Amino acid sequence: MKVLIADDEKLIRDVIKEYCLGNNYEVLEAENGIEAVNKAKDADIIVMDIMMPKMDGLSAYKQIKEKYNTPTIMLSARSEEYDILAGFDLGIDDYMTKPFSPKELMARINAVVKRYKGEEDCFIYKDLKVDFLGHSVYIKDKEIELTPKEYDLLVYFINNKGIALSREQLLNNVWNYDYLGNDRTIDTHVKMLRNSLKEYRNLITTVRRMGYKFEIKEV
Amino acid sequence: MKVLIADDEKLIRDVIKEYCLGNNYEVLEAENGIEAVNKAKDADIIVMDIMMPKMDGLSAYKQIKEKYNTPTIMLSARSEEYDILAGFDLGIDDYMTKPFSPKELMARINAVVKRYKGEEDCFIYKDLKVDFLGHSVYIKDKEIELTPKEYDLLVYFINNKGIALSREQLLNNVWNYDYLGNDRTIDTHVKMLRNSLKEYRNLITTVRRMGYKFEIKEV
DNA sequence: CCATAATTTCACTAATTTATCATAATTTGA
DNA sequence: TCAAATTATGATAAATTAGTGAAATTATGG
Repeated sequence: MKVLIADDEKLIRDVIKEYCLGNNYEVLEAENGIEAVNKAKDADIIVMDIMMPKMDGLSAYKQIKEKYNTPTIMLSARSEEYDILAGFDLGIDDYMTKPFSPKELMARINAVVKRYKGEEDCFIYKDLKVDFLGHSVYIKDKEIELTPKEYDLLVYFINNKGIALSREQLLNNVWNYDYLGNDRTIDTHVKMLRNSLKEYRNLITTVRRMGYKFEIKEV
Repeated sequence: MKVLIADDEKLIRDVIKEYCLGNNYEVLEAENGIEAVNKAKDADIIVMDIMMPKMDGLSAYKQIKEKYNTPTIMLSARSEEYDILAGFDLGIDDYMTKPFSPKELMARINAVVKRYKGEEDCFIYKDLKVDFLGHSVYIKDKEIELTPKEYDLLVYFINNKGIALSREQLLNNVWNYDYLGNDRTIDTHVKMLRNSLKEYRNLITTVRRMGYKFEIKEV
């Protein structure tokens, strides 16, 4: 999980950064709105001050929202309440007034992240439905029985759709990361998963000399 | 469902209103305590600021509570903590300090509404009936004797139907949080619960490598 | 304090899942 | 087109996991 911290004051950035790193978030930084917009696409969540040079936070937020819909927590000085409220109309997830307690900010970041992660209860593509809560997979409303590994593999593919995944990457992430497996093992599991996915088997494409990719092909 | 929004600041009302409308609530507005009391009888739930002119929120709340017992969420500035605590004694359902996140407010409104909307006293599926008030379970109107753990487990399953529950989750929630149990313990209890549920035993499905799931299968 | 019920543990079995390997099929590029 | 490289597949052995009965332990009510 990557947090983009956008604030013109280095001190503030450093404090938040410290806490974020302590909570196992990766950190990106921006010191103005333009930088924030540029870095937003790599972020999973954004913490952004409203008052920034070059481009203010709300304008930056609007642009980011349109492009990436990244969840965002805004920071503001107490006096800027009007801005805050205007911001909420746009769909800001939360905000805090400065000075704030970094602990509370972390709590809110965690809450927002959780909310966003939890919102995606399932993945749906045409007749294929993967219910992450129920750990079940359906095709045309009929449940498909997957083995645990098949399911884990499918979920990993879905969470990384469009990305070519090397066998090593798959082994590290779907298997225990210190697992020393054979490359053919993955082939076998991909085979089984494809068979289970039936008519959706070609959502998983082979990337020769590399690995596999889960891809939704626009028709 | 109608929400009465009582706050003297139009801006705040507008923001909340926006969100409520987006969540399919109808909206009534009041800008002071007296107005709030007058409009309360048409409201299903009230969101009210403590600090308001003419009549403050807590006084308004007391009057409304006596007459209509409408569920209420109070808003307050951070500094008014004492008021908040006094308010809870009166039976307030929830409160939020300003500045607050409208999304969170919506979540709380939804929660309160759900709680009031005739909390489900029992769970019924075909001939299976679980009476939460009486802590009893029936199949075809004949009472089934469950041990306390079996009952707790069943209730937890029902409250999380459709969700795959890990053994750890079950241990943490059905047993004491710090209970360090054996995986076979859960299996054994599931076994006993299944036996007790007789023809409904397969409402509990095994989620391999993970745990169990209570699921109503559409036929 | 005892008798009974409830809960937990444990060892074993049954069932399922996973890994490996040999071989077939496919792709690539010279 | 063919050889080399790579991936797909099927069969099977190995490993893992859940189900179960019985024994041991713990709680409960009289």
